[in-house]
Amino acid sequence: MGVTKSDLFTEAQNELALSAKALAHPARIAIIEFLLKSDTCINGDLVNELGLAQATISQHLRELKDIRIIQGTIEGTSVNYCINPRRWTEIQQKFNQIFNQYRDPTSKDCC
Amino acid sequence: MGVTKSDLFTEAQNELALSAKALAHPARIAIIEFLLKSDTCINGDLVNELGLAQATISQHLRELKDIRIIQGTIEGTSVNYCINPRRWTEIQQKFNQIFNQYRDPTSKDCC
DNA sequence: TTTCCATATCGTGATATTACGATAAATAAA
DNA sequence: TTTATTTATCGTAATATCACGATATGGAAA
Repeated sequence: MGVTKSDLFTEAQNELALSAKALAHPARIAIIEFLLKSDTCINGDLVNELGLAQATISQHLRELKDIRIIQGTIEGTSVNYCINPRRWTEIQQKFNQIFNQYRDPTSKDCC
Repeated sequence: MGVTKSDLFTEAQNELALSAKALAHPARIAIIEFLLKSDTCINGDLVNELGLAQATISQHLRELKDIRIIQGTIEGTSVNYCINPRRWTEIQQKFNQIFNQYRDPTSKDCC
């Protein structure tokens, strides 16, 4: 075992879980935040900004790229990464869907 | 290695990553959604609803309990679980903070 | 061409996660 | 007391994640 039983769950549940997994590491949060305020960046920028090895940053970038949160274009010898705006909005909406099912901020603890 | 270097990141980044990690499994998404529509439930309800073993459900419940998304009260021989409303709102706000840094829905791909 | 530079990928070790059977603990019912 | 019922925890196997050094790739500069 040790493998998630995706077939037991809905498409929406699996997709939200995968989106959450992409955000489930502080380095990837930091990369996204860096991109949100800088528009673009390259691997080397992130190696300086965060204290992780180049190979590790590259691995995190690939995870974000795999789920299409970021995209990159080759610029000479380096790669320019940026947020994929549509995908970012799409993922935000997935999260909002579950968060907005709870709407009463004044409700007390229920159990 | 194999352990996240939390000391490289801000408190907010680490907390958001931990919140995302709690949502990074479809079974836990399913449990939360079940609770959002039913208010409360017991482990046994979830064993019927999802197709996972009782021990597995219990393990997922504990992860959600550890991060305080849910709370439980003993009710005779069973345990009543429910969403922790304040914590749920708090986590929603953590996600909104990063999502709301990107506001232009009409912007085109940047790279 | 040769030498840099930036990035991706490979290989690997350490650790974490997922899943479940078996068992323990604690209350309810017979 | 004995027997169910319900949940938590333990132990464990399979797999995934995290981090990094080493290496490969591909373009730029000398």
